[in-house]
Amino acid sequence: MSHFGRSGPPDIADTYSLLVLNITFRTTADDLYPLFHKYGKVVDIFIPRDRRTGDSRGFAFVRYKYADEAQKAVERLDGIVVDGREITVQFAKYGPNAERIHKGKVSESFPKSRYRSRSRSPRRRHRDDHRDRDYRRRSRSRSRSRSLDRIDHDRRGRERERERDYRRRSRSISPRRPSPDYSKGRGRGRYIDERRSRSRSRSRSRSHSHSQSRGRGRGRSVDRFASPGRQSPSPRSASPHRSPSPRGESPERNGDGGRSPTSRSVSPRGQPADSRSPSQPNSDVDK
DNA sequence: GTTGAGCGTT
Repeated sequence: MSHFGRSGPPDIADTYSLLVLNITFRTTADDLYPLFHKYGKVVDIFIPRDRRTGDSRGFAFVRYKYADEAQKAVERLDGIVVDGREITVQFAKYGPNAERIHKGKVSESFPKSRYRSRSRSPRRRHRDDHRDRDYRRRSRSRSRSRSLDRIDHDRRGRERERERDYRRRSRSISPRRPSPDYSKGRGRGRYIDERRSRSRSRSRSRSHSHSQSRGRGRGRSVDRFASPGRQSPSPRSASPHRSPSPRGESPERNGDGGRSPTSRSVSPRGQPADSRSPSQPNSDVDK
């Protein structure tokens, strides 16, 4: 699967897992490996997939052998653009080595560098607000379960599973509850369209430079995108051509669909246009 | 062909 030829976790003796968020749905472990391998020994890379569709969920877990290397990878790879998407690299909260990180000294030097690398892009901070809020909530939950008893552990697992399932379901079936800020569904649709246009534009632009072949050259092209000065993608150039609204077509066409030559003939005084000819003679009208 | 907040596999 996503591993290096083995099924299940390899050797989780002294490994440190990193959570890589915001990767594209097409990014595979092979694409992430050369990136993370440059900063240390990567033991394993795992990309969770959806049970039903089998598609990537948009994040990955990279296991490092040593903590310092993992920490360095967080500092260097967090915030870079991979395949046109800005990834987020951080230490995994859950996992077999989560306790090690918590007890070890890694937790001391880790958050400092994370905040330093993060206060750069304002757009990322907006998303971090949600993440940070969630992190606090989850951290409290875990701390509580640790303080109470082991019995609570089971309940916590169920709760987390339910939450995760809800998230996955809401993402697949219904696009979450629309915020009251968005006007009906129109504003949201326009936003999605704009984002998609931008993404397509960038993808097409790269396609012209690199021909149409993609997949293998991604690992090397990432270095080009990893320039420190290129934090902001390109919010200025949205596609000038706005996609026409799918409902722009006349919704009353259905009523017109019933209009057939027969129908018009049957109703003599139905429409003014039609009635204008037979009913009102032109000779009477001056103009 | 699509999606985009988040924490994991037999």
